[in-house]
Amino acid sequence: MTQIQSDTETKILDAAKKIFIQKGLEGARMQEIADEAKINKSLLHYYFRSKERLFSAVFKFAISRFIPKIERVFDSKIAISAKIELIVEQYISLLLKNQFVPIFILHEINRHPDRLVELMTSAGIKPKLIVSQIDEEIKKGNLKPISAQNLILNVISLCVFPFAARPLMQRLFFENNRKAFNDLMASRKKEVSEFIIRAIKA
Amino acid sequence: MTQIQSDTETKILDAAKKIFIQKGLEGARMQEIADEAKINKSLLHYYFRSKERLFSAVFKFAISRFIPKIERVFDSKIAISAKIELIVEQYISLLLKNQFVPIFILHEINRHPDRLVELMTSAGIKPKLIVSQIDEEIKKGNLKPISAQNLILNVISLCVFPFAARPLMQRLFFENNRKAFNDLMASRKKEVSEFIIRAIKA
DNA sequence: GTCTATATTGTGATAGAC
DNA sequence: GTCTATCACAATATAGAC
Repeated sequence: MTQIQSDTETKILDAAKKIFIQKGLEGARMQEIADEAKINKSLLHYYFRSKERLFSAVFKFAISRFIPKIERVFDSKIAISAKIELIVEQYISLLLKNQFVPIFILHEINRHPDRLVELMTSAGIKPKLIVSQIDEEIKKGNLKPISAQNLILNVISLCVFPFAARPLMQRLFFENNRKAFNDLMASRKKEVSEFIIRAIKA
Repeated sequence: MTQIQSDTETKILDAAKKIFIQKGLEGARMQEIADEAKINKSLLHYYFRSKERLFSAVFKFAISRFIPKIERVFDSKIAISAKIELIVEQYISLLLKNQFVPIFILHEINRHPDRLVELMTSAGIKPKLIVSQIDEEIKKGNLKPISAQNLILNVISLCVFPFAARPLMQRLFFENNRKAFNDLMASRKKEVSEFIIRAIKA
């Protein structure tokens, strides 16, 4: 049984993900992460040197998992409406399993926007490809004229925002019943695609 | 010239709004707020007793300014499409002037959802009124069948999310040019209304 | 009401035994 | 590699003079 990472390192990373993603960089305590990993506090420094570096590992993990998703779908050759359907379905499914990640990323990119620069260039994201693809479809008359940036923003907004605002929405609509909220999110996979398609089809 | 609040108290509150809204409860430093207000650190405690209480004042201000906006429009008697147009226009205008507030509120309601309970009940928000109003319009055949919760979520998502994700979007689309991003947001007032109307009109 | 000085606690980080 | 003990400093909060 070869092990790529030491068991302890994995335990630390898992614990750090849980705590940092829920509480943010400043809100998290090293002691809390150690407790969650059921190891000693000083081991955190042995493996990751500093809080900053441990956080950085968690942030990279979260970003890598959520940002590139859209690119891959847009590289395929299917029709634009099918692409949107796919993106919405995949994204909401992913979010249902990682409910705290959106607000974590949003908060951290607002606090430390500089962290994004290196990550995005190294990830090789090229939004201009998507933009030109949408413009193409409009020219062909398959889509209502809409700025590509607005359309992309709309798709992401409709998928991500409800999870970022979950505590509020869950209370507004469902007396804080989590299952009811999740059911609504599941129903959104279909509803959001249809909503968007109706809005953009020529 | 009668003064409702002492000049110092106002200065502190203004400084606290600026710092807390940008950095969050844990990210903000009392010293920083004092510097911003150009007063001594201990005066913060003299006027507000603790960091927690000072933060609470800022949070209440932010919530009261952003949450009730929707209610008032829905109380009026105009057609649903006009209502949506009004809400979108007002909300995006408000957000353009308060760009840091969305992520501040979203982060804090995730960190401390309990803070919301008292605030929402005291604000007297009744989402069920809006829900029944939308259901009514669907029954009359003016709207495509859509769950009212999903429609409300869509409207709020399309308005608020871009501001919460501003650092990312500004870099993705505009090489970090703030004015270009703000111009896109201004254009969204019209584009988002039209997008929604096309998606829901029967 | 406003300041300086200080108390008190919390927290990231390190030293050193095993 | 893992632990205990401890350091160093940052940050909230308070005491007390003016």
